Amino acid sequence: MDVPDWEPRRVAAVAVALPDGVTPAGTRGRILEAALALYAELGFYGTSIRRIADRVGINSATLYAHYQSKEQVLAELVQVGHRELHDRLAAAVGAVPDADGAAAQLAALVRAHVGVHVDYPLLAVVTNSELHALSPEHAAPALELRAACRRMLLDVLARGVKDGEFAVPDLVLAATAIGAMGMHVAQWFGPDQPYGGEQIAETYACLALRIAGAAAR
Amino acid sequence: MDVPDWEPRRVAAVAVALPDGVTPAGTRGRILEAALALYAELGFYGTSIRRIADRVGINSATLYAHYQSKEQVLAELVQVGHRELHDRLAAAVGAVPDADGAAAQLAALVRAHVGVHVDYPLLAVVTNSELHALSPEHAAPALELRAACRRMLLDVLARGVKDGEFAVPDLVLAATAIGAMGMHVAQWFGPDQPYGGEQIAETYACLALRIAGAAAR
DNA sequence: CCTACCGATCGGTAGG
DNA sequence: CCTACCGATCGGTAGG
Repeated sequence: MDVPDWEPRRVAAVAVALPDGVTPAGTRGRILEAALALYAELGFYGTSIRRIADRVGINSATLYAHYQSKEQVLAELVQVGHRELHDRLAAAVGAVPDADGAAAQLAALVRAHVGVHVDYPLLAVVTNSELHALSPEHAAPALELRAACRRMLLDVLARGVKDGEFAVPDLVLAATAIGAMGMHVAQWFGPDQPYGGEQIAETYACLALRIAGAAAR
Repeated sequence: MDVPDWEPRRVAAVAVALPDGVTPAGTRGRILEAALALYAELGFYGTSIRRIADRVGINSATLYAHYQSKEQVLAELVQVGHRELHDRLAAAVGAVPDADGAAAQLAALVRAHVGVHVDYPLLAVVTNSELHALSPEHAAPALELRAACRRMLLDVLARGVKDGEFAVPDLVLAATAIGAMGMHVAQWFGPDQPYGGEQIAETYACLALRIAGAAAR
């Protein structure tokens, strides 16, 4: 792979981080973190196993003592990313009683969605932009989690419409637009811009409520 | 480059198309279109010059009779994509007199933004997702056009706020969210889904007005 | 527009 | 965890 000598910047310069408790111990974990940084920056095809190994400080052949293939390293990252997103969305919407209304649930959902993308921007970029490099078998579990995330958002929107809290021109397009807003944050969030994660989450929750046509502002 | 035998789907199966009048004549144009399809589907690093040449029906060495490098083919696509976006946004906002108000201008801007992404989804994906593979010199002209597009949106939003037509929690975040919505359309728009381009454009214009806090719905 | 070819690098394996 | 190596493929060039 020809690696350019100028540094392409596909993501902001943020710390390499994985969610608590999911980084494997020892070298396997360090390989995963090195791959995370490189896949995010250069893409799966733009990253060689030798470059990953260099970053860890091991020989490239040693990588195969920990992972079956370059693709399996990506598969683990994509799975971790989707799992984290799913669990945090589920926890967010589950923490708001139905009695509080769809607006409160939508706000919680969007705050959590943005939260994942500002807490783990590298992971989010890899999860969203490199999933296509996985074989269908490797991609399938992540696609299921993604569908579940989508359903949570659609369900809250549909409930709000049914209850008269929301009014949207189209349910699916509104959900798609809200999802797009949040995913995009991972591409520019970083220490080189003036917004904090909380502020973005709060603002985007407000914008999502507007998209939903919620009466309250 | 190891090309997978399962077909990764990074974009919907849409026709390969470039804006009117920008496709070079003859083989040079066919190379550009072949590269467009492959860069969109597999990414710049995932695409070999041999695969581009195969699609055109020429020997890979012949590619260099028409372009200086693989990167220069990408540079031309990225430039065309940004140029088309910029010109259509400028035409859209220019066609609405100031007297009609910021809401009318914002709606026109978003309709045009979505329009480009549904008319040329492959070009939009390459333009947005592969720009990082260009050297700074090759990327610079496109980045200028991108900044100009952003300014158009920010200006319309700012004017609406000043005139009391709009009310946003944060100008930059509102513009970023509106931009993200539109860009994302290129990733799923295609013949395999039920929405037409006009319908998406109209709906997204409505959602953008809501984000802007426009009084009218 | 092609044949023939360059050195470099690719993902991955054998064997220890 | 490393040395040594595999065949394949990479972007690009020489020469016609």
